Amino acid sequence: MKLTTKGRYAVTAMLDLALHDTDGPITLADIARRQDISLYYLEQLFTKLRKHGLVESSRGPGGGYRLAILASDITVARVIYSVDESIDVTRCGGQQNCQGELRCLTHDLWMELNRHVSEFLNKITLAEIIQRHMVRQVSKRQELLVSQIQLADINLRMKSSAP
Amino acid sequence: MKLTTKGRYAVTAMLDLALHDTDGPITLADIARRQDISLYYLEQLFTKLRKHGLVESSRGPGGGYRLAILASDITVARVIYSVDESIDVTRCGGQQNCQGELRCLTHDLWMELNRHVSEFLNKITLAEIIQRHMVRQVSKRQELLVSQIQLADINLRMKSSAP
DNA sequence: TAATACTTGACTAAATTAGTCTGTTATGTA
DNA sequence: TACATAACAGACTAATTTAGTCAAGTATTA
Ligand code: FES
Ligand code: FES
Repeated sequence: MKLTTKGRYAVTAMLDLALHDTDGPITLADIARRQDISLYYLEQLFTKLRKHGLVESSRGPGGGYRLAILASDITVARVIYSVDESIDVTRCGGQQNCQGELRCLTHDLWMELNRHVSEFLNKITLAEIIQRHMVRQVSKRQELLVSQIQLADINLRMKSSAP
Repeated sequence: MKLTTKGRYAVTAMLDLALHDTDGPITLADIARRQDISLYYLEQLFTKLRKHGLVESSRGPGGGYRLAILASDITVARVIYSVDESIDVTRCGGQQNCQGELRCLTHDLWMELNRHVSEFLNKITLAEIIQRHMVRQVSKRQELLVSQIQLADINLRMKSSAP
């Protein structure tokens, strides 16, 4: 399985979006702040997520992204797949051609592992994660943190613009 | 999970060794031929496998590697771990410090996936793979192929050394 | 002694990944 | 209309990782 930062960021960002979906369109800048991901990098990811129909966008002031479908219909596997990551662990990508044109000794083993992983990632949705895990607590903390930073930021500006 | 060629080669090579273990010490050159892996690369891997007690070596002519423990005691996870690959899919490596010093939104999700993968890889042993899968057929084919190549090789030498 | 085969550790090239940057287009608000 | 906002597009770079190579050794057997 090729689970890299890209795929993990995508899932993280989608979870953030799902958590704040009721607040109207969410800007990437917000997600970047809360989840500590580069804005530029998020832009790349969301282009792909949009093209795969997971989110929809609106431009201009007040714009941002929203989920295009229900959080309960978005599986983690789908998110990862949308940003071009594969959850395949075989070397051959299912082609059975590791060795010349033939399958290697371990092909069946990795295929079986594939089944296990896929079963898990295809089943679990954003909605479930939000319910099941301690995500809410983490999210709460992030919001607090961000507003503290914003406050500190304002203080800083007031100081620097003072005398 | 960081499952790269290194880990896959290690498992492939160990399976090859397990399959031929009754034939006395097996040279890396043999494994390299059969599994189409660079000899130099195998040397790196087997140094690690030896240090982790999975294989034992004997030098000199007639030397080679043998399994140090029963094939039924060698899990795939252990092989992968021995060559420094981790089967951890979290970004933090279990440290819960993705975000500053705190856990990110997805930590629990990846931990749960870890459990699934580990459960599978810690349970399955080389002995089981050999029994369960079609490995025997593949192995048979490889032996045939190698002996054909060796025959071709001999023919070639006879021709070139002839007139 | 000569050939074999493991041992050690440094080195390199290629590929991938993560991240950055420049500029453009659309849209709401003053 | 002007302006600020925020998505959109795509090229570019730096850093890291991976895969693979190599040279020089040591131990063992025939
Ligand atoms: S993993 Fe599919 S042939 Fe090797
Ligand atoms: S994956 Fe563990 S804190 Fe992010």
